[in-house]
Amino acid sequence: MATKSKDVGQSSSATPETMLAPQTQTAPALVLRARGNIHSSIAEAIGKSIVCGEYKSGSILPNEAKWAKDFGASRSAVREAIKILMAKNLVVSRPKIGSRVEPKEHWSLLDHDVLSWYSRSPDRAGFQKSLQQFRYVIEPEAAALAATFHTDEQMAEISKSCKDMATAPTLSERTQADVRFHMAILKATNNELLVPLGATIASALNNLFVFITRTAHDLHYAQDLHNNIERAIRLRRPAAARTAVQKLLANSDAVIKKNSPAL
Amino acid sequence: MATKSKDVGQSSSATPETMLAPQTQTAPALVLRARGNIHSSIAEAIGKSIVCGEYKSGSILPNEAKWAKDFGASRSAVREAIKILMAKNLVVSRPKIGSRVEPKEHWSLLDHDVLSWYSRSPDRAGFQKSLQQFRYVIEPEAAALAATFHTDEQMAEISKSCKDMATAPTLSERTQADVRFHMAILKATNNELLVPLGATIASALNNLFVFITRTAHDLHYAQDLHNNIERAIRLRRPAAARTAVQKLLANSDAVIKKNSPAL
DNA sequence: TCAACTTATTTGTCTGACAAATAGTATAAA
DNA sequence: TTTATACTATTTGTCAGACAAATAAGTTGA
Repeated sequence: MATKSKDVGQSSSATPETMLAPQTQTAPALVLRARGNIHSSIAEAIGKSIVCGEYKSGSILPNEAKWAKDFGASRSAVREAIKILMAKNLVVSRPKIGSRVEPKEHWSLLDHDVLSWYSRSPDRAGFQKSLQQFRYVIEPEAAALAATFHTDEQMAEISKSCKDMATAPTLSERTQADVRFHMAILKATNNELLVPLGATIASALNNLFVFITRTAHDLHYAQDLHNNIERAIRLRRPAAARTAVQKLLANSDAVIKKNSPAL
Repeated sequence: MATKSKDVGQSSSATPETMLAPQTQTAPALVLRARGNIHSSIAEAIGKSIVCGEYKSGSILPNEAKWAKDFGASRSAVREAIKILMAKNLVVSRPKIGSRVEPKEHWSLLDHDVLSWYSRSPDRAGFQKSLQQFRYVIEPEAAALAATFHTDEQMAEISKSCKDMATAPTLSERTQADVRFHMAILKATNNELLVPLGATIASALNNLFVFITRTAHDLHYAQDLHNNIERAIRLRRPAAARTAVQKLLANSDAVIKKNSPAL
């Protein structure tokens, strides 16, 4: 009884690579990312195709049975996937109707998954613009709050990530420290509603870094701007912190414009 | 064959009110809100108990079979409910471990459902404070953006809801117009990432109105403040719009403090 | 013309089974 | 005694098939 391995009935599932024999007639039409659970993969696949505009708002998705056939999965797996999409307000389901794509303004765009799917959307440029504008709304005021409310521990994290930026040996490490810096400021606001926006800001930054190649001079100047923010927060000067962040953002804009004038 | 009504096997489900006969031994320990689907109700029940701190971050929830027994539902229903909670980053599930409650900073607090559950949490006061602070971050800058980018149609909606506030016959209708006014401003930013924050702001406002009883004098002054915002946006004066919103928020703070000095 | 009924389709729910992952325990080896 | 290995038990993950409930659309009757 070492290995039970009944191995019957369960259809032997996918074995994604070695799909040599087309079995009966159920050759999966859509292939899933092997990583993770099946329902997660299905949710990602459907979610991406929705936010990328493959299914228009208000239109009806294929029914669960169709998805199940296409993915070579069970209806249960598809249903759990769709429940995930419902939770993120991408679709609503009703009996006899099916699952309808919600209007874009209902989507939980600030959700980490939705945002990452959306960032692969056709209109990357517009998305990037919205993200940068979003930073202008959030970050200056967040820095001001951080200057007022930060704890010693939170300040230490801000200072450390700022110093890590300056001393990072590789560009990749510098980038990571940069993200940590901005997240640390958000956390230092001690406002539980602002912290979740960190995921959005982080996404914005990561998208940014893809676009940008900086010169040594750029990097040095950007570091100065970061140092100014760190100092203003440390000295508990909200107005100065706000202004310093605005300067950094303006610099980001300038660098973006220089690197991709199309925007 | 008019009505099939096999009526066997399916356990005849809940019949929530008239649960007279304890059947066999499966008397549901937890009663669900009758409204809506079973999985939604379960998600709400579990979600609420998580955000209200009944299950601490990092702890393991009862397993699916236990929930199913407690709710008198099937494991499928429980699983779909938990998928919803996973999508909102309240829990993560792994085989053999179970579903673990995520740390609070992972929660999608800006999600409409999570926010509404959370607003019933024990620390209402702190939550209210965070919300009001959040408005200080978002709304002034949003108004400035709206002043710059609004379309005629969007401006019409802002003006209409502002006028509706002034002429509303009942307090309830005034409140609704008030919410519409702030949502309209967010929409008029034409920033797709700011619009989802509307749900959060709306929740803040609704929580606010519960706390507050206004005098006629208060209402009149508040109306003036709203009119100022409307005018600044209409005349495309971003700085004036920003300042006008800040004044309104300061007034909100004052009224809150007057009505419940405990805060 | 319009209302009531019927039908077909789709999601919602239940049941029961097996697969996969893995923490904890027991066992064997060094 | 300590460490590595194998086993076991538990829990989520997935599958299959059935029936319930809701309802859009078509059909019939007044």
